[in-house]
Amino acid sequence: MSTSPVRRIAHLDMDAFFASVELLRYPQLKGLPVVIGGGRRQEDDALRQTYGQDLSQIPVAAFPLLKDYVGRGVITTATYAARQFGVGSAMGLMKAAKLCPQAILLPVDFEEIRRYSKQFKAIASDIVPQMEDRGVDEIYLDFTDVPGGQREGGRVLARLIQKAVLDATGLTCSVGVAPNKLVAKMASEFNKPNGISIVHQGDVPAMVWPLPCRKINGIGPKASEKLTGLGIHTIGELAASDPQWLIAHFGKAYGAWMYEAAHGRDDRPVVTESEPVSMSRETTFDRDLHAVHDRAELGAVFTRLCEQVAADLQRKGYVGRTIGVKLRYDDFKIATRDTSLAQPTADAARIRQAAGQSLKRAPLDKRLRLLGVRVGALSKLGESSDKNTAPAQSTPSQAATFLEAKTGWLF
DNA sequence: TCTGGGGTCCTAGGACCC
DNA sequence: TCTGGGGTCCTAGGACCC
Repeated sequence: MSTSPVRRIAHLDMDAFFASVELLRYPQLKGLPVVIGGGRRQEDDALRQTYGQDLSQIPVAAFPLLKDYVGRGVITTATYAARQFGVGSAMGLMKAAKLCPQAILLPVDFEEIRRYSKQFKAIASDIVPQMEDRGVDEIYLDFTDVPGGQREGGRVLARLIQKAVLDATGLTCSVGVAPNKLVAKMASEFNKPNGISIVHQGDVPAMVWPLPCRKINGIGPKASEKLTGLGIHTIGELAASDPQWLIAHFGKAYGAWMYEAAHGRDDRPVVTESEPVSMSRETTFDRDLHAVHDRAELGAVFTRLCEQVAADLQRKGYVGRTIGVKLRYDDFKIATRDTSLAQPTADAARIRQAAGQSLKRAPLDKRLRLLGVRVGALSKLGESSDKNTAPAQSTPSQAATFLEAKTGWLF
């Protein structure tokens, strides 16, 4: 039996990424409460037009404030100065405005974000080729086989990467290094911002067990609330509980996983390549729409979403067989319906047709807050996976049928 | 005046086939 | 006539993550 070396896995997390990218453009806002979120607004465009190239000359007083915002939307990122006031990611902008009205509000500039995202990943993977992409501002790196990757538990390499990223982008990041992804992910939060945290397996009781269960990546609001109800608050309490008891409450797979996670055990590899499973576009309306009353508007949005997702597929070279719709009602409940096609497609009209079939089967009597279109069961264009199975012509549900006469335009 | 947009994975029931 | 399975695909919902 060969003994495998101890793994050293790093999790790198960009600090307040969206906000930090904006601060590069507007250094005059450094240290101030700034919030990124909401849609594109005319004020933002107007401001940039007025000052042209010299964005750093815009006086602080000229920036739009959170308190003047009207409409829907959430915070994508808040600067650390803004977080002092209790605002943070995923919080509704209207609620945030009450906590920190004087915060400056900037829209998300996706193009710029993608540019910096590619840049920091290129730099990191140049140093550590085993990189797993975990979204726009996070990566895992496998230090195990990198020369010097074990020195000081990974601290030397982590420092090197931090410096390379900062030199190239002007942005800081935090890094956690641990025996596995699960613990590395938690560790990257220990020293934010611009920090490094090294955790060995033996450190788990002291460094991880005092934390609330919610800090485990994979235990969300539902599971942590249920755990609280069962008297389990910390990861240490979770680790000390009976695994059979956990399985009884959370099911075989999830219960057993929770127990392992609480002990800091995780053997998932760092995955350097993956194929997308689905692509989607969705939009939340400025006001809730009704299938009958707002049919023209809804129909136009529906077609546009299909065109956008078709364009995404074509640009990336994918086709898909499962066409789905997603509806969020005014009560925030979600319904999804999907339709499988005989042949995969990336064609807007075919997607629109199949999405219409799907939409027919969803309840349309309540007001809609959101509409989405998704294409799944993807394959790369030209590499048809030869799954020549495909029946599935849908029939409208009883509930939807009576509305059909009035909403036929949608399909 | 709460609560975006883009994803992944899991579960569970029914259809259908062997 | 009745009794069993297993395997795969499809659909819907839900938890979770960034």
